[in-house]
This record gives sequence, C-alpha cells and structure tokens, in this order.
Amino acid sequence: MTVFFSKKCEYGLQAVLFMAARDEECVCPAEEISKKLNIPKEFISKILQSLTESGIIESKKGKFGGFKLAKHPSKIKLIDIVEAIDGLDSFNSCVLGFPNCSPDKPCPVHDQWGALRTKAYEMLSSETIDKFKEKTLNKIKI
Amino acid sequence: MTVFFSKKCEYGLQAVLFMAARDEECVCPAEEISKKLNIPKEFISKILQSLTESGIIESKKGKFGGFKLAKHPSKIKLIDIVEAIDGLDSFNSCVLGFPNCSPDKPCPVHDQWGALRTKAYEMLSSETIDKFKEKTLNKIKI
DNA sequence: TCTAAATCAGATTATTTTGTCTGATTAAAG
DNA sequence: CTTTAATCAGACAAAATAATCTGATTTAGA
Repeated sequence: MTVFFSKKCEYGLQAVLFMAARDEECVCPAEEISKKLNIPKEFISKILQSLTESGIIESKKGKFGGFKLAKHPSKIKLIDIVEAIDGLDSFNSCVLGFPNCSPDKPCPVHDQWGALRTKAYEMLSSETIDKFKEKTLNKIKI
Repeated sequence: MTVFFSKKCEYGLQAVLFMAARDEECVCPAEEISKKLNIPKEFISKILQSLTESGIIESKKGKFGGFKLAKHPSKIKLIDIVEAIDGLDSFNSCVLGFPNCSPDKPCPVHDQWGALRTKAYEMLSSETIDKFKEKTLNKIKI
C-alpha cells in the first residue's frame, strides 16, 4: 500500500507537534490529544508511553497528570520521533527488498533511490519541531 | 516500520526487472522467478497474475507456459508497476496522516515533504526499465 | 488421447499492525 | 482517608498484509 510512516509514527509525530504548539509547561492528558487529533485514546496512550521511554516526552501520573515535552522544542528533531517509533532501518535497507544491497552490489535503483532517501533523512534531521509551531496551529485548533 | 513499497510491490518490481534482463521473447515460469528471487512461489504467482491484468506482462498457459513482458522494456516505467500493485494514493495523501492536507491547509511538513515526494515520483516515472538491465544482471544471476 | 507442466482461482492460514478492553497504580484535593 | 482523574500495563480483538494449500484449467508433445 506504499506508505512512508506507520500509523503509529504518524500519530506520534502529530502528537509531539501538537504538544510543541502549546504552552510548554502545560501537561496534556492523553484524552485531550486523542480528541483533538482524532486518534483512539488507548492507542495514542501506548504511543505516548513509548515516546516517554525514549525521553522525548515525559509523563506526570495521577490527577491533573498528562504528557509534556521533555526538552525544549528546539532540541527535538522529527527524526528523533521517527527513530523512537519506527526505527531507522528503512534508511539503510534496500527499497526493492534485495538482500545485501550496497554500493558494491547495488540494486537496480540503488543510486537514484539512495539520493532521495538521503534528502528525506536530511530534512527530517535538520528541522527541529519549534519551526513547525505556527503551521501546526493552523492545522489543529488548540 | 517505515517502508516505502509493500512487500508485494517490492517483489513485483524485482520480478519485472528480472524479466526485462532476460531475452525478451522467452517466457518465464513463476517457479523460476520464485527460485531466482527467493520469493514464495504461490505469492509471486498472485502478483504476476495482477500484473498480467494490468497489461504490464502477459501469461502463456499450459506446458512451457510462463510470463513475459507485454511491451518493450523501454515502454515500461517503474511507476507503472508501483501503480498496478500499490496504487498512487501515497503520492497524494498526507505523510503525517492529517485529513485535508493541501496547499490551503498544509500540514506542518507539507512543503518539505511534497518536494521530496515529487522528486520520487519523477524518478519512478522518468526511468524505463530497459535502463536497468545491466544493473539487474549484476545483482541477479540468470 | 493421454500425460506432464504450467497458469488460474479461491479458500485457508500466519503474521503484523492497528485498535480495544480491563484493571492496577499514582497523585491531587476535599 | 476517600474520591476522582489521570497514567501504566498487559491481555485481547480486529483488520490488513503476507504466505500457503488445494484443485481446476490449459496446452505442448509423445
């Protein structure tokens, strides 16, 4: 079905961008994220849990608990979120599924695809999420 | 898991490149493709069937039957195979999974991602598979 | 005409991904 | 100390994708 990020990763990216667009210190219950972004509550909870383990966000338990960014938005890159959820394998493995695809033994589209993938990686790792605050606010009503 | 093409699509691309690298007129039984490319026979058969329906390859039934390209390799583009198997939705839908992502209502990474995706599309639709013959031969022993 | 070797077709199974349910734990506030 | 509202945790269910099995049909050649 040709997808780039898994659903989990899409939701994780959405959620972190959402949190970055709000007041930094304010904790955000999973339920609120679920409603604002139309993601099943239990599912986003699981994703937020794993992002907590990765140190990208942190959780506050109990009443008035929730999630918030663990670092300043200018310290969080998109690729950090992708890595935490989907991993970086796809940036290293062959797009056609051939084994041992490498510069020595390139698959037919090795060079062309490699260049594109590198660009994608660079984009995801150059941009920090504070840059997206405005655009996120345009897209999601907080 | 961050993947670009589905397994089906990867296998379909591999198979078509394989056929293009052989003598054009020679029909290729599914079993041979399965063995050379290490793809489960019944699975690649199904994929080849759907590529036959799409008119990219054609099948010859019965003894000494098999599959071969329906057109000259210079007339088949990578994107044709992707379209036949995975469809082109991913080139039009939001990479972050936001609904109604468009230039009017762009998602946070709309511009950056759009540019990359366009490049990917251009690559897949500019290159015809005859260009890959040599590289395929290097990768797969026929 | 018969047999072997292939595609074709549909049902079934397995695995992965996505999503749901239930209950325990934690912490704030009356 | 009790209630309430949240995370945490693990089992469970559903859906999508990947793979397998079985048998029918087709066709070349003896």
